Order: sequence, then C-alpha cells, then structure tokens
Amino acid sequence: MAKTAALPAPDATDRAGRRTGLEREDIVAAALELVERDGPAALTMRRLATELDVGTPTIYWHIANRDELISEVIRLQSTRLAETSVTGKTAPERVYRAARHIWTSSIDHRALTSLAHQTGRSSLLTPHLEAALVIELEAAGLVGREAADACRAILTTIVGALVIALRDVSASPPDYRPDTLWATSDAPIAPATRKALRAASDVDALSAVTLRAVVDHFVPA
Amino acid sequence: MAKTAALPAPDATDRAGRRTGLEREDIVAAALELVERDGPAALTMRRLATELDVGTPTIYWHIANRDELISEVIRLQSTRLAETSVTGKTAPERVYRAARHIWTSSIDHRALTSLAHQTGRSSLLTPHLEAALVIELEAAGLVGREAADACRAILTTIVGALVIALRDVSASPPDYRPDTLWATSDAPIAPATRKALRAASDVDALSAVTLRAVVDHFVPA
DNA sequence: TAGAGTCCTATGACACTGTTACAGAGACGA
DNA sequence: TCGTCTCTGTAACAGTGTCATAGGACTCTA
Repeated sequence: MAKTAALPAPDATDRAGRRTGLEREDIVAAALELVERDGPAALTMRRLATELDVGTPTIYWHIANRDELISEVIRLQSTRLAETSVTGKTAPERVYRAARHIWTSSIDHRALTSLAHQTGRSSLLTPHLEAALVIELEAAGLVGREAADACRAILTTIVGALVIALRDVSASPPDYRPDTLWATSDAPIAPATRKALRAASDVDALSAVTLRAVVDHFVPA
Repeated sequence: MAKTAALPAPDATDRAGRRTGLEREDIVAAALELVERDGPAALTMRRLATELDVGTPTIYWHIANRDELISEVIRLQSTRLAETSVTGKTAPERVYRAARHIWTSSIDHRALTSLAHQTGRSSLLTPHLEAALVIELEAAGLVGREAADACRAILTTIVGALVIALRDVSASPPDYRPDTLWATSDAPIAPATRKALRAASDVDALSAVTLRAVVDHFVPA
C-alpha cells in the first residue's frame, strides 16, 4: 500500500505483457540502505520486508534468493561508485591515486564492503574502479598480462588491508586480541618490537605505504 | 557413552574439586575436524553434538558460545601450525620464506582459513607464524616499529591473496563473474589487456611475486 | 553404608533464520 | 463478463543458536 506512488509507465513491458515496475530496484535499494544503516547482519528477509511494508513472499517474487539479493545490492553499490576522476602528474602517481580511490570508497562504505567480503563477493564491488585502474595502468605503459597482473596485485593489497581494517576486534575474546597475544608470546623478540606489535596500528597509513610499494614495483617510472 | 575411553587422570582438579577432563578439548578438536572435512558451513552446534554422540546443551556446558567455539577452533589450528623451520641464506630471503610459509599453510587448510576470514578472526590463525616472521625481520635488521610495520604489511599482502584465492566463484551468478564482467565492460582497454583480465589468474604465483615486492621494499638487502 | 553436593547430560522449548505452498486480490485483454 | 497474468498475504516447514529445567552419575563426607 505504501508503494502505490511508484507506478511505472503503463507501456513498459518485459515479456509476455509482464509489467516492468521498479519494484525490484526498490527492494535492492532498500536492502542497500538497510545494510549501510544497520550493518550486514541486519539484512534479513523479514526485516527487509517490514522495511518495505510488505510480506516476505513479495520479495521472493522479485528476487530468487537471498544470495541473489546480496549480489544485486553489491552491484548497485558498485554502480554508485562508478564516477571517478583520477588526478596526478606522473603515470605511477595516477595509478596510485586510482588504487587509493578504491581503498577510500570501500572504507567509506564499510558495511557494504564487509558484506561483500563475508559472502565472497569482493569482486562484484569494484569493477568500475578496477576499470579506471586498468586504464591508468595502460597509460603507464603496461599492456596485456602485465597490466592484468599489476591490477590483481594492487587489488590483493587493497583487499588485504580492508580485511585487516574491517575485522571486528570485539568479536574475539579479550585473551585473543593481538595486544595480549603479543604480550603473552614467548618468542625471542626485542622489547621495542614487542611494544610496537602490541600497539594499535594505523591501518590507513600502512595501507598507503604498502600500496605505494606495490605500485612502484609493478609500474615503471 | 562413546566417550568413556577418555577418562582423565583422577587426581586432575581445577578449582573447588571440579574434575578437569579433556571434554572441552575434545569438542574443539571434533569441531576442527568437522570444519576441515565438510567446510565452515558444517560447523553447526547440533551437528557437532551428534558427531560427539551428545546433546547440544552438553556443548554449552563446556563452551559459552558458538563464537567462542570458533575462536577456540582457530586457536587450536594455530598451535598445530606452530612448527616452523625457516631456511634461506640472506636475511630478506628468510623473511620471504617465513611469509610464504604462512601462505602455504593457510592454503593447505583452506576450510579453516575461510572460517577465520568469514568470522573476522584472521588474526587468531597465525600468531605463531607471525612470531617466526618477526624473528626473521629482526634478524634482517628491523626493530621496533619498523619490524611491526613490515610484519603487518606482509600480513596484509598474504591475507589479500588468501581472500582472492579462497572466494567461491560459483557463489556469484554467472553474469557477475570476472570473466563476463570484463567481457561486457565498455572501458577503453586494449584487447590484449582485456583478454588477460578475463583469463583465470594464477593466484599462487601472483601472490609470490607481490610478496617478494613487499618484502624487498621493507627489508634492506 | 547413607546422605549430600558437585559435575555433567538429555528433553524440550523459544526466537529467529531462509524459503515456499497456497489462496487469493487486482488489473488487463478478449 | 470471463479468464489470465501479475503480484501479495497467511501460514507453514526445516533449520539455526541458545537456554530453562530436571535428572543421572559420580565423589566426598558422616
């Protein structure tokens, strides 16, 4: 009842006269909003249904699975991340900026990123940003497999840093946090090193440094 | 009934005369075996209970949560990975080998590794291997924060490659696989590059190359 | 040997999840 | 007006983590 405002153009048809409303897109958009607002665990079919003021079977009419819904949500987010404008003078610098852009936008939407990682769909999240990265790689002189390998290596680095940055420290019991883990370790390590390992790390800065190293290795100056 | 063979030493006591059996360890070991055999999704409290020929509340007597169980399982696995013997002549080479060892052992037990990643507990899986890595880093001349940063950067690279390697391609619908994704992309990319991006990548080799690059950047020759 | 206390276990339930069978409502073409 | 197609609600199924409760089995004490 709450959705009557969204009547489609009456002549829009799909196949066999089936009306193509924007229902499906509405569902996906609502799911995306739900995840961004309350986290990945909040994406429940019932909760999404109540959010839309609808019964659960209605969702299943438009979308086959929860898996498909998740894929669709991530894909919608990926299109919203599409717009990119890479700056930088030198070619390696532009590659770095393009890669860094993937990092920052993933961090900015951490709930979506977590959802993508938890469900093994990280590849769906950043295709457009990857394309921008590849374009810069080609501008830097890499073609074919060289460009592909560089792209994948850079993505690997970003994904790894994302996993580190987004993992829930409070999920593991206190005894198992890196802090106490290094404190109780009997490894023969210098006190200064142990102290540095126990301290919280600036994942953002470290990711930037690592990313720079990988870019410098794969992209010729 | 099936567990009567595992009676503890009768004098082993914990506190207030409470017998310290090896029940808890048995449960964790069974859970670990279950995950390695049938995958992370198979780790269900009921299924674990039937595996042990026991009711579910029995498990909850020994272990508070499913979360705690998972943490314990991963920790048990981490102790089994403890044994390391790093070879290599130069210091950077030894660092690389130590890092590479984390990768190979994680791949060898991919079910456990997936479980750790899905639940955000990747830090619990490799503390001993990290310690070995740090020792080699110190032997290479890095101390304090330099060693810690290098360790974290290397771990980032490994984790990223693991996520890429372990994600389930069949989970996403065919239209969303990287193959077709790059095929349908309208990005201005050279055909050779596009072809290389569509092809399946050798994650293992690429991980090795990236790892080498990161190690070379952080460890002085 | 009898009683008391502690450790451990099973029965059964609660709330929640994804998913679907089924019965309809409403709009459309004939 | 009839029939068909598109869509939706009610209610249920099987499965999940978790726990309240009652009781068995064992050890220690009197």
